Amino acid sequence: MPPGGGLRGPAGRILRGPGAEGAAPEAGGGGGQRRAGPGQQGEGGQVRLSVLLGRTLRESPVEAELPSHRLLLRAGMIRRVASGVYTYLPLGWRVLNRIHHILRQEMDAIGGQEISMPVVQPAELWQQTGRFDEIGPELVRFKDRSGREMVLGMTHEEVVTELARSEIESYRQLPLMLYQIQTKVRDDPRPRGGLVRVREFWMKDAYSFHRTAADLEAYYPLVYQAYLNVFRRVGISVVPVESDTGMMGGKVSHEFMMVSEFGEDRLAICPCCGYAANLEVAVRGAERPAEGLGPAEGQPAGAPSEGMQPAGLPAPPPASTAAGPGPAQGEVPQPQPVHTPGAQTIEAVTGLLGFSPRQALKTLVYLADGGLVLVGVRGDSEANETKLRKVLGCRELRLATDEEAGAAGLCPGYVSPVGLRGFRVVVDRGVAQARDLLAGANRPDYHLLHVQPGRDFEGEVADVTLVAPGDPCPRCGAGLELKRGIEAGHTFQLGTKYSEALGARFLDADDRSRPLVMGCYGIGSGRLMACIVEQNHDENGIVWPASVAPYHFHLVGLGPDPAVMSRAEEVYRELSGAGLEVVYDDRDAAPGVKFNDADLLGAPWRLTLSRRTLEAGTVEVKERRSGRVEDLPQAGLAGRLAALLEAELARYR
RNA sequence: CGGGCUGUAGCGCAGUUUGGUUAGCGCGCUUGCUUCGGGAGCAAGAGGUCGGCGGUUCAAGUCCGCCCAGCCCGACCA
Repeated sequence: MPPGGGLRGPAGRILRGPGAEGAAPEAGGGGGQRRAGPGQQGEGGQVRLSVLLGRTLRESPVEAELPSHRLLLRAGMIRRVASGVYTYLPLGWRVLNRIHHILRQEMDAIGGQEISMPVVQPAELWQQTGRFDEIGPELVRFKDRSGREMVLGMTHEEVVTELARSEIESYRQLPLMLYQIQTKVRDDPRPRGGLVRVREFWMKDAYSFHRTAADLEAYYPLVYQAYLNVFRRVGISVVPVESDTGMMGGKVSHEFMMVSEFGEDRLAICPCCGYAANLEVAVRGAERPAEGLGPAEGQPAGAPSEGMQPAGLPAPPPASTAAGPGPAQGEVPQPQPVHTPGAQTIEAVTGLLGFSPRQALKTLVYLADGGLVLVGVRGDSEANETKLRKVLGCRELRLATDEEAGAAGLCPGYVSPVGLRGFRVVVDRGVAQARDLLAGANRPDYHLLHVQPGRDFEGEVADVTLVAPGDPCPRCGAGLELKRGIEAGHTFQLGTKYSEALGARFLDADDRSRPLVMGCYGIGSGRLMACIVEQNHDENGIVWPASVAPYHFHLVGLGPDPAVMSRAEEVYRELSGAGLEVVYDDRDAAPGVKFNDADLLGAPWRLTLSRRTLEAGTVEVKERRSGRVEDLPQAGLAGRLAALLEAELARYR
């Protein structure tokens, strides 16, 4: 833009350059370059709604289901470009930058140094760590013009470790914390939920390097706390949970989950002691001995109801079983076949015989990397495939079809490990500890009574059960609750997986070369923006926490009265000149339209100028979150608002 | 990748079952006038390869085939 010149706006309006109004140019807030806003929170700046790109929508597009998705679209903060690919419009981009600003502050506070690594990376690095082959089509691969294999970074362990390999030589350089904020690409099979799950996304990722595992463990809580700080400062509450390490590898890992009915992850949470874990890794506490697999309460196994007992059924379990199991209860009788025609499910067979599902052995037939595996869990439980995958050490895992099981000589619906040879068998801990079970007989229409794990079959014992609501907490024994959550952040103690694979070693004080011990830590900032909206909205729109609001004040001039509008104009310049961030609705629109848009856009305060306030020499100030309204004198307004803002921002520091 | 659903104007939808003039409605958009404290009124307008390709037919938004895209559930996945 030529100095002092003008740029013709969309409505034929002349957009004046810097200096014409306040310190920053219009409509851009300084292009995101200014860092000296109030409270050092962002870029400062101001904008007229009449020129702002990003029309508000009265109706939301059908594809939007989540409140955050709907509101971000309706407010003109984001627009979809392709499935799981979004453009951030000016308001959304400002919010994202606010989030990034907070992330930078918190990362800097724990010694982080910001860098920027490329999205385009040589496949060679990924081949060296093995992830090029391990990871499926989610990793975008392509060849450059000379035929060299490349990938698009879905995360940056390889690149950062390569950097560490070349830059870190001595233990004197440790510990080191590096972080970056940029986009990642994952060709997700199923993007959804607007910004919650996308294929190209903004992320703050950080990597720490240490001399020893103990050093990493000592540093880890700092990051953990920094993460809690971030979530508090952007205005959402999260629960840290123990989690699976997935494709990252490593040992210790925590996810920071925002509880939400729209969450994709399931969590086990103890309401008493605070135990919280992703269902993928959640464990249930030990059963009290009295809770062995005895008869169901109020339904003695020895006395199935008359109507349910098929003709010709062998004698029901003897009284010794019904009396209640336990080590001191004597011998479990030898297995005894029982005719159970058509009863191919736990529900059917236990119903038929009058047992509780808890008394049955559920044997699942899995296909693990092509080989059949029998997995025994309690009849009232589900298998946890994440745990199972780990126990088996396999990559691909799925239930075998009836055809596949049948082809291997198994009898679908009546399978159990009893009397079978040549199959790998995994038995859940809960089953191994049980006694006197009902199990499949491995022939059609028959089950076995009095099956005793350890005596009648054997297998690798491991925890492979999916925790269910009400299961005992592993720490305190109280009943666990199940909730859904959106993963807002994830921290890992990686160890030496990447440094060893890439030869990132340092010379220790004892003159020996050792691999760097690493941690990695991510927060999806775009997803975080969605999370903030999920937890901060009402039926009228977004309610931005002041710490991340695109603008702090939403000024409405109720036209068309020229006196009111020129007063509004005056206030706009005054506040802008004072360095306050204000979006000014200068459009020629009905009051209802302006108010509704103000609610939708979600600035913490709405300022209204009208005939009434004109006569009184005041400005109406409405707090978005509470709806509280107050008239402030126009004289000294900027100072009062600055104080209001400062007090509010203090809550997020 | 499996199951279900949907593609008609920027957004939300009707029309497709039973083929038949020039494809409609609401919101939004443009122009003018009026209105002005919670999504205003009147008038005049602009805007469409009916997702794409092929087929059937005198005639296809409508029937048939193939393909593409999007959403939901599952699988997978930070």
